Amino acid sequence: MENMGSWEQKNLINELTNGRELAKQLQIHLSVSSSSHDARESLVQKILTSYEKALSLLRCSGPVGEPQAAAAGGGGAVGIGMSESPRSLSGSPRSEDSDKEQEHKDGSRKRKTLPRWTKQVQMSLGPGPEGPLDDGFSWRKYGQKDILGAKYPRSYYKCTHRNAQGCLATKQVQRSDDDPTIFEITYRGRHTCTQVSQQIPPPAALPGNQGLMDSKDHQQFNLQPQQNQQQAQDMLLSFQSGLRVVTEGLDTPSDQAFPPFCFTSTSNIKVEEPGFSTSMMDNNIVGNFPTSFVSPAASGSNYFSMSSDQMNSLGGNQNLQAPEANLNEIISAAASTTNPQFEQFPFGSMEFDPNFNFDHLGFF
DNA sequence: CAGATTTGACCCCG
DNA sequence: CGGGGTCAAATCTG
Repeated sequence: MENMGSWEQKNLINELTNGRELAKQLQIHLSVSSSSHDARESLVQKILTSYEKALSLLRCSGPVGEPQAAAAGGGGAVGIGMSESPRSLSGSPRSEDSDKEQEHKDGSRKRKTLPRWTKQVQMSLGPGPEGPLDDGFSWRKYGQKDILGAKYPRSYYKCTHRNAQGCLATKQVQRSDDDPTIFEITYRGRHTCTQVSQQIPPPAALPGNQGLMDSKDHQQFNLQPQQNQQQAQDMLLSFQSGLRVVTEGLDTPSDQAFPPFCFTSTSNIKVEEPGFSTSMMDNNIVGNFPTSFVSPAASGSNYFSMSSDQMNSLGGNQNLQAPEANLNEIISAAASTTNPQFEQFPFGSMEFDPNFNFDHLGFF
C-alpha cells in the first residue's frame, strides 16, 4: 500500500529480516543435537512473533477494513482514536452521540457495522472459571446480560483503552449451556490501542535473542513481543488442540479481503456476512481461499503450513459443516490464553504488494 | 484513590 | 414489543 508509513516499511523489513535470521538460527539449532528443546522453541516463538508483527504491519498500514474510518473519508486514515467521541463528555449522555460521529449515516449502527468473529474456547479446568480467558489484551467488563435460552449470562467487555485511545474493540463472553467448559468469545472491532504496533519504531532488528522475556516492563519494545509471545504460544497451542475460531459477520464489503482468514487455518472458520451467504462462503470461499484469499497472510504465514490441500481435506470443498462437526473438539487442554492474534489486526485488507511477496523471501 | 466490576435502566433493532 | 447491547452510577478492590 502506498500509504504505508516509511517507518512501517522499515519496520516490516526489519521484522522480516529478523525472522529470517531467527530461522537461520533455528536451522542451526536443529542441526545441532545438543540444542535444547527450549532454545528451539524459543526461536520458533520469536520467529512467529516476528512474522506476526510483519503481518500486522502489513495489515494495519492499508485502509483497513474499518468501515467507519474508511467512510469518514480523507480524515485521519489511521487516527481512529480521534474520531471517537468521548461520549458523555458533553451533550446528551445517551443515544445519538457516540455513534453519529462515525455513522454520519442514518440506520447503520456501529453495532451492525463492526466486524466480528467468534471463537470457542474450551477450558476443561483452570484456576478460575474465566480467569484463563485472558487473551493478552486488557478488557474492562461493562455489562452482563441474561440471554434468552442460554443458561449463563453473557458478559460484555471493552478495551480498557477505549476512552484513552478510542479503541473500539469489544468482546462478549458467553458460556455454552451444553458444555459449561466451553466459552464462546465474540470479538468485535479491532484494537486501535497502542498495544499493537503504533509504537515507536523498534530500534532495529534484533537477530539475537532478546533476553528471554524477562523484562516485561518496557512496553515500548516489549509489549509487542510480549504480546506476540503469547500469540505464538497460543498459536502453537491451537495447532495442537485445534482451537476453533469462527469468524462471522464481517462488515467489510465484498471488495475487501477477508483478513481474519489469514490466521484461522488452524481451525474452522466460518464467515457470515450480511450479503454474503454462508453457503457461498462454505462452498466457494473456503475452497478458493487458500490460494486466492490468503494472500499475504497465509501464503506468508510460516505457522500455517496448512496448504489448500489440507484445507480441502478438511472438507472445504463441500462445506464446512462436516469438518466443523468433526473438529468439534476444541481446546481440551487448559487454555490459559486464547488466540489473541486476531485481535491485533483482524481486518487488514490490503492489496498485497508484489514486491512483498513472501514467497520470494524464501523463508523456510 | 484510581481503576475495575456490578447492576439496573436505557436504547436500538428485528 | 422484546431481546440484546450499552451506559453510567454505585460499589468493590488492590
